[in-house]
Amino acid sequence: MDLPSQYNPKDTEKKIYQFWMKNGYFKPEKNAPKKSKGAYTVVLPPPNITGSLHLGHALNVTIQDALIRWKRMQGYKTLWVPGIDHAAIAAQNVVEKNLKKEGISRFDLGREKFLEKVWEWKEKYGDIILDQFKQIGISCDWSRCRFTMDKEYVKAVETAFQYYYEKGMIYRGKRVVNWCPRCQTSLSELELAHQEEKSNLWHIKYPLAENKDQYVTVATTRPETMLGDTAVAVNPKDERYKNLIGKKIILPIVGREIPIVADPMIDQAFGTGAVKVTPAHDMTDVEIGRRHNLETIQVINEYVKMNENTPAAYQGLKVAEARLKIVEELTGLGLIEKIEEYTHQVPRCSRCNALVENLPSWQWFVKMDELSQKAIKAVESGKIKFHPKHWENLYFSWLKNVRDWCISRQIWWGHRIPIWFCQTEPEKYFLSIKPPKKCLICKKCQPKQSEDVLDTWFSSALWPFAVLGWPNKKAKDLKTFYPTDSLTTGHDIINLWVARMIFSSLELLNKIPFKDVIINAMVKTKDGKRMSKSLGTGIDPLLMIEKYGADATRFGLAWQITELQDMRFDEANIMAGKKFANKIWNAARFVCWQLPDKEKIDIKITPRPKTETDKKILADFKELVKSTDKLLADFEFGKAIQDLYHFFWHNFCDIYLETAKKQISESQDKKLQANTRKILMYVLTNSLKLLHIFMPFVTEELYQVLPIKNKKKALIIESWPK
RNA sequence: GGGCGGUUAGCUCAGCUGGUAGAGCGUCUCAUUUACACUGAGAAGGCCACAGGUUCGAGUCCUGUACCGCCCACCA
Repeated sequence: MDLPSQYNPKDTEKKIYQFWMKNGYFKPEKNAPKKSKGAYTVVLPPPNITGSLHLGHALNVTIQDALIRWKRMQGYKTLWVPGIDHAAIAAQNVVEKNLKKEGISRFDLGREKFLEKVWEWKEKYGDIILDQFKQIGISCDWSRCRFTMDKEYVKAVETAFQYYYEKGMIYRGKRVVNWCPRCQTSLSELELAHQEEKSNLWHIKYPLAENKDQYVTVATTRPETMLGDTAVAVNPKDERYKNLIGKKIILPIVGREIPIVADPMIDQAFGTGAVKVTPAHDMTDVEIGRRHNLETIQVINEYVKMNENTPAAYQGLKVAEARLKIVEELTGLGLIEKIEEYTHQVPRCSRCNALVENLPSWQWFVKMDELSQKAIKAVESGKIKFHPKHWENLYFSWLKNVRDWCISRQIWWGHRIPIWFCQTEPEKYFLSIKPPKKCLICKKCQPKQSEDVLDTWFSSALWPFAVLGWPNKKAKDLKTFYPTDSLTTGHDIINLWVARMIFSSLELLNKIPFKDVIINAMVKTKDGKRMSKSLGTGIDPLLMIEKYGADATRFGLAWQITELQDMRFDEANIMAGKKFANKIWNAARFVCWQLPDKEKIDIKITPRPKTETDKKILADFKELVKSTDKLLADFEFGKAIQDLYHFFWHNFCDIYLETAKKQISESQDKKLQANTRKILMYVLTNSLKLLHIFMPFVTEELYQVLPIKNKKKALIIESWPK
């Protein structure tokens, strides 16, 4: 046959991908031998509907595809389930931003109309990112593609909610939560991004009730919250304040009498050692308040303005304005002792970067004590392993100190909480998955459903089993493919997502969701900067595919995989991948030329070596198969592809091919000639199998044209060499 | 404040249980148009962040320091 002297990825990739799809090789029903070795399952971490492809995705799916293709060729019944996440807050924000351009807010539209807009957006953009994944060549079973808000998935979410609710693990409570004033919703602590901010530490004198000339000086970064102070706390061991404990203070401006309490949580060394306690607006103060039965006075509302519990002059002021006014007023009263410059971390919304406020609010929570214990045990016992192992530290440290999970969000896009409130007795409520015909409390009123939706991670926590058919216990996929085998993801969502999948599965199915968690490195720029669109430092993998081909892109990424936390992306590796694809192409072209017309060679039979060089290459290849299997089993993808590269380029091309030329053209020995051809074909074709998992397109294309005896229809379903 | 990564050739990175440093890319020299110039052969290039310690011997183990990065945290 006539192959051009250069491999052309563009022509090949589309054609080959369609060929695989058409033949259903990505489906487990069609890709396994009759006697399969069992199932091997992976679920794709579902990208957001707001997302566009970045190099992190490309790296992530390259790993998963290598594993899936390896297992598939080994004779496992492989399933890789793709899908998309509805990404509640993130998606809602994007649509809101678009509306804003037209000068419309979501409140102008109303809930139903707004949701229609989000659905429109989802229909339009939801599949784009998955189409991009296809260009990388990943072998997901697209017929099983799922969305976290499709009908069956909603059922899984409702079932999980009902389960927790009926077991008493979900409760409603007025708690101090992280509140994003921009998104107008509560956030979990994992959805915060702390940012350093230069501010001041104000030292404020609080006069004693019994003698107004005596003061206790408190140090605070948030003077405006003093309007909600209900105590001053000091450390019980603090000699400076010992005799003041139990005495009263008159809160300046407000005039309220508040106690001085002793709490071991107070650090004597910080500030003045005396702390104002605002149980409504500070997470620490909540604890202190609880221990000392302090009143909670909310002074900031959800629009971060001072509310009706503050003096008239403050009501309606924004927090920042109130701060200035308070400091001014205190200065006038001579109550500011000093102002220190102070740099500290302030919480911001990880979605919109707005300053997050702590305020009391009615929310729904999942009790975490039992769940976290289960999740901890599963990893401690080794049933679930992280790779690299050190990431287990991060997992444990979160779970061991975890707070109850706030699962309600005050947004519209998401799974609405299936709780209905009685209108006669508005404090009472009941669970109902379907709209109830009548109120189960008073039997008379038309109950109203909770306005809240669930945290997006509540639904993605169910991902590995929900996509396989849970809660339908008879679901065939669930039986065949669950628990899944490996999960590949980034370290940024170990607790947001991985931990929650683990305890959800343990609680709801009494099974682990996967055995191995592969944490891939964060892809950074060559200078070690974060890749981001807004900074202009992002690199679009599609551009790499356009320039060098999908195989080259995968090669370049896989080449750089190590156990490091970050990886500095170097385009040179992708260029090397392109060269390598071409090298493979030409090696195959050369081998074809050596073969007489119409001769097909059986590659299943290992040829016998006749020369030292023959012996060496066959032994090296055998060793390569063995070590590649070991490396893949240990998830050492970078080393695996580097070894394959080295073998193919140097051992096979530089040495064996050159020797083979002599053994064929310079020798008169017909048997030697024929045997050399066999070895050429044997090593070449079997190398293509090994390389296929990283570079699927070029290897498949060549497999299709090589003269192989008893050839299968495709390399993707060929058997892995032994 | 705590924890976790990292610091090895110009660049991106390997170096497992300790024995005088490796790969890819880049650079230089030569070869060749005979599978591939997206080629072949070869070469140069590193007091392995720093300071101590253990050892016959340390990039590799221990202690500490510095710098870079990430994460967690109730110093208000």
